[in-house]
Amino acid sequence: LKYISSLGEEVKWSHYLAQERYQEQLVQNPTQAPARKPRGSKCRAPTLALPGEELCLVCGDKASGYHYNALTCEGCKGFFRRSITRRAVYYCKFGQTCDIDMYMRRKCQHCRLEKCMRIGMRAELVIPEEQCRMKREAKLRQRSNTRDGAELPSPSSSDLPSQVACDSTAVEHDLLPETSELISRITSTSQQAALIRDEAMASLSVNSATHEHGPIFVQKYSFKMQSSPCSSAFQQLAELTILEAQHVHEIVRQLPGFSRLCEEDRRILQKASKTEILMLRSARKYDVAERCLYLGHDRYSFR
DNA sequence: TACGAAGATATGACCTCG
DNA sequence: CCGAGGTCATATCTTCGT
Repeated sequence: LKYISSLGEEVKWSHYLAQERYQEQLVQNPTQAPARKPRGSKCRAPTLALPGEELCLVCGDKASGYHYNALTCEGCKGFFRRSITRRAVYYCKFGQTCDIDMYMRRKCQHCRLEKCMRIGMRAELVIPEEQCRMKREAKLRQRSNTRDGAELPSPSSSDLPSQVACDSTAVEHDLLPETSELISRITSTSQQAALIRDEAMASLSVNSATHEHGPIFVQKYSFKMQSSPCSSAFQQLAELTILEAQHVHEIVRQLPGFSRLCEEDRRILQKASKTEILMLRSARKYDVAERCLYLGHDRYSFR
């Protein structure tokens, strides 16, 4: 026994056996037939339409209802949804003239999708993946809330990268004790050095505030080299940068294990990393919205 | 070239939900 | 009850080693 496809291919009847067995069982003993059709038994012999039974307009299988504006089976519904959500682009190997039936629907995705469109399935009725994701998350949150009353992070926070979204206490739970201790030592070193630096920066700002071209002037003028008043602004900026560099030097010097290195290695490490560290620190102190750099108590605008 | 194993991907029947 | 998306067992395809 064999089924001849629309391409004239002979299709082995064994492909259809799983479904056939199910149909037989259904006919012989409707009460004890399996509750479900065999899953994945996708190669089925074309079923004759029972009187009054509606057929899929794409492949002729038994329709399960209107999906995306057209009468289709579950297979074509799922295929259309997947194709749209994935923005799939298919290629036809047979000259784009495939006659889509229950066999050919699996053989040519391109013509199947074409036919879906032709019979009126509408891509705009497929809910975008992003919207589905948000709905899914909202549902999960709702379930979680009803279960233990605890509130999950808002969708906006869950969208953030994990390293930003996680608070430090949550992260610490996964750390080894020695790692936690190392982090706390580095943090306290940085904080102590920051106190000294802030005092130095504050005094620099106070001193320069009495100067003709103090911090207020710096804020007012653009960050350009040509005007002479800016030279004092640059002088102040340079002094602040030196303070930052000293701050970095102080932190690095006090890092656990750093003192155990030989003088030459310490010097190389300091020299090689200082520029990158200063760049990173500057990036942290730059306010994108205000387009200005915060150093000490001062604000440097870039226009 | 043929074959089989393993992994990746597609399918579709059934489910839940609004 | 209808029609969305979700789930997951199964089919099919692809890759790789022999």
